[in-house]
Amino acid sequence: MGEPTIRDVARRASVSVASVSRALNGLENVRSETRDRIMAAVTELGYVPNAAARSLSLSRAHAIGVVLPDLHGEFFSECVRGMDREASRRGYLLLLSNMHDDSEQSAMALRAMRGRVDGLLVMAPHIAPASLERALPQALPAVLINAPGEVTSRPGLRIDNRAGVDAMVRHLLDSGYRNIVHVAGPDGNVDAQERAGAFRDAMQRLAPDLPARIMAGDFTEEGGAAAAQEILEGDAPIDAVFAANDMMAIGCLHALRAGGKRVPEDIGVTGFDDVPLARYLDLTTMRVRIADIGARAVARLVDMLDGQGPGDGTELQAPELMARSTTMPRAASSAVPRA
Amino acid sequence: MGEPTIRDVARRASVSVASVSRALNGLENVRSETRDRIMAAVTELGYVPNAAARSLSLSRAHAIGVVLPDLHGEFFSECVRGMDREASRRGYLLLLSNMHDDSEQSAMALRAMRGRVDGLLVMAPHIAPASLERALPQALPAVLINAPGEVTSRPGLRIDNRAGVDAMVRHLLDSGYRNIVHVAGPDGNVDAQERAGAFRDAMQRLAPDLPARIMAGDFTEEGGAAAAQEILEGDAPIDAVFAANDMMAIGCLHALRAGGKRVPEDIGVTGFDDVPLARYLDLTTMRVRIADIGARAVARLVDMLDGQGPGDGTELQAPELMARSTTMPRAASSAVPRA
DNA sequence: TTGTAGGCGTTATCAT
DNA sequence: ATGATAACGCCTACAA
Repeated sequence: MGEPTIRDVARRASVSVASVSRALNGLENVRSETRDRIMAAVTELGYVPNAAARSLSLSRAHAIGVVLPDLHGEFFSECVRGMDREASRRGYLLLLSNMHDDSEQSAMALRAMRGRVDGLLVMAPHIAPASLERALPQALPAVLINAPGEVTSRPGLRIDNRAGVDAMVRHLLDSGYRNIVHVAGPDGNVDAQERAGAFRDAMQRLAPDLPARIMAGDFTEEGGAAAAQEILEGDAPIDAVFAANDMMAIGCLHALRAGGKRVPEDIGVTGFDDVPLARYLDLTTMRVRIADIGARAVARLVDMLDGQGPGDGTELQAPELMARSTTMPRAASSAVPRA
Repeated sequence: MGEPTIRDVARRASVSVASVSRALNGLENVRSETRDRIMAAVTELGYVPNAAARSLSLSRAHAIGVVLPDLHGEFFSECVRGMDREASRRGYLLLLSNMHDDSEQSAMALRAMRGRVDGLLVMAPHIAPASLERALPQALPAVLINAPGEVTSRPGLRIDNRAGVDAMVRHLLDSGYRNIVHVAGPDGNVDAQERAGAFRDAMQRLAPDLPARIMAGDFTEEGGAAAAQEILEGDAPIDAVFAANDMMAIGCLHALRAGGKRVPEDIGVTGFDDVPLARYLDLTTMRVRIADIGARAVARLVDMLDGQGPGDGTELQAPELMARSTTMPRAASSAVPRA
């Protein structure tokens, strides 16, 4: 004899399984005396409904599948944390699965979710939209997180890199910096590309007369240090470095100081992301509330499942400027032209 | 019409559902010609087996429930990361759920997992063993992670705080420090208690003639700074601070340096955990491989589920000494008595 | 208000 | 090798 079933409860309470089901699901049409007998039987037997049977019958699992890439760092942990918060608030469970580079295995992972989840949250920054579209069961509602490109027909959630870069460029100009260089992230990365493109545009728009230099980088601390070295040895009169992420900014910061530069007086340094280390080092950067993105993704998905929200379109999450000590405090009266 | 079922496949391939099931599960007793027809039908229809129906029939879900506390920081993210790695390797899915302080809701969360998971991984550093034992469905195999006390009848996994503290005390003594103070963590925390107790014991055993001072702390950077302040203003000749975690060690480090002390010459500083910031600041500490604990927990649970491992007892995960620049390099010839 | 019975999609046990 | 069919545990018309 395994776990007690609804039948055992019915027998014990001398009622039919239908009544037990009704009582358990809080339907009104059960005499309160009957309900009491049933509840007593439930606790006596330690009965717990079987979720598999339930989802089979209802074709509703009250669970959300989360598909993440293989290498999950800070970003994914944070994101899942936000999802978890919102999901448990809404009474949903989270089912985790990671998407390997191997598209064969990815398909497997997605299959394994069929029947256990009502919808999907997909974090796939490096999967091509087309192959993603192909792998996703089209019957399953899904929200895409930080997916490259807008081409997909699914609702999505993204960091508003453009707005973030804009705010940072504005801050640098307002603080009096004039010769700004952007250290970009790796080519393959969507965020890196967006940030670099947005930098060029922002400079063009906010300070068309100033040069908008862009150097190559790789999102690593060493990459940032290398860029700094190049700046130190070069003859361009750089007075601010805007790195595409915090780790590069930190590498930069150290290398510049080691090279005898005063930060922020001689040269300003800024990053993007606001990782814990950035706050610790008092680095000026753009804070990205990743957990909020995760929470919002769950919220949108659940709304779709409940038939409430329209759910279409890509929603942008605006980063927030954290002006700290690696840039000069904003001058009271600025000569910078506003857009 | 919803998703295609096994019946649709059977119809399309002009065979019975039994044959389809057999073919899909790789049983041998299917003519290869029949199998081909079935597989063709499967791809044509885009059929994917329904996991709920499958678990109902097999009473096996191929999923593992992960129960975490509400406030999950670095520790939990890391742990889940390790679980995820091992689970996907073994063909299991991870079902996340968090255990609120409210024991009512916790019970609910556990109930919701009935039927969808084959076993449980429970991270509950602050739940009393007794109430934990009561909340867990006794029919469900479970592995406890960092649970307080050995009293439970469940197999468990813990950080070997005792071995870690031992190694650190040995390192400090070997490095020539003689007046060591331990800054403890908060009272409620199991790891904090173990570390403090182990410190007392280690000093008693390795250097019975030296004082084994313990100060109160709270695992925060500010707490560490406060302890440092007390040391700076006190008259005890402290030459080493062994904080119960890295954040306190870091707070200490800054406060001591701000107070004019040279580290490691005047005073040594060490932590516990090896958080990313510790490596960054070159802090001597004990590395705890949290992800490995998570992975190992999955491995043990799956072994239990497959009826392989005995699974009993609490397994300890030994931390690793990371000797860095906040302690003096170990003297070639040491006068410290070995145990 | 309560009970009977069919169905949800699979697997497994029988026959054939 | 293949096909019927009874579970698995639950929900829900439909009847009473």
